[in-house]
Amino acid sequence: MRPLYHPSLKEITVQGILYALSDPVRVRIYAELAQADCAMNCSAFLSHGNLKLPKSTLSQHFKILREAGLIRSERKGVELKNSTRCQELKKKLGPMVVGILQAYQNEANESKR
Amino acid sequence: MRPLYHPSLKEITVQGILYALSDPVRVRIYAELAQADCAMNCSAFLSHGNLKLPKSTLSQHFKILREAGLIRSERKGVELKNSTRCQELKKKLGPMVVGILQAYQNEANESKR
DNA sequence: TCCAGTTGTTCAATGTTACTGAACAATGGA
DNA sequence: TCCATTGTTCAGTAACATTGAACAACTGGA
Repeated sequence: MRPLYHPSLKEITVQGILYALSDPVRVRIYAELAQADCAMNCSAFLSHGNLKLPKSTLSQHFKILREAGLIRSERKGVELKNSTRCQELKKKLGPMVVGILQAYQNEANESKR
Repeated sequence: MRPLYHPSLKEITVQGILYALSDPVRVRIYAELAQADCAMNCSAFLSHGNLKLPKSTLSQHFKILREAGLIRSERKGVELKNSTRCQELKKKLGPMVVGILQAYQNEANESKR
């Protein structure tokens, strides 16, 4: 199996991040990872909420998030533990990513009321 | 000719904004509009920088930016005057859009050095 | 050690979306 | 009125995303 590619900070681009977050499924995954207090498997999203996607699709989405530099994935046995690279990105990109997350969460809260 | 549709603040979504900015051409247009001190025509981007796109393509990109709520377009005679809705968006979405613009401009400056 | 179960990836076929040239609409000035 | 200019629409094509099926990698138990 191919090794997991993670771009270095220098290789991460604003454009790449925006593209990765342009898909509803991916922002949602990213937002959940950002809120979680520990790393999460890909399969945690398999039958999660109203998200019902085949695992091949999920695998692609995780790959795109990873290769954009948004998340870090580590193999632990047969599973993949995913977590955000929020701290690193803050250094490189400033408040952009946090701003997106806040706006996204805020919108989700608004719609609940 | 169909009237220009501009979403109200309530209709604007984080997802819509992210999608609109996920294309390199569109972020670039948006960033230039944000820096400009007056409204700009669509055709200002026709043979601008290393951007060489047919006008039908540009027209689509402006439509997507407009219908996501990022820009406002007003017909002035035969031309379209485009400007950002940055102030409005700040109220609704907080620092997200400004954060994106800053990261984008910052990256452009870094690469010049 | 072998097997079954679990997790994630790859691939190719199909479905969806974007790009573009050509024709068109709308406006203004000569 | 006629022409030049600006932007839009449309339909054909190209590029990209989704997905089921087959596969790979690892684990634990018999």
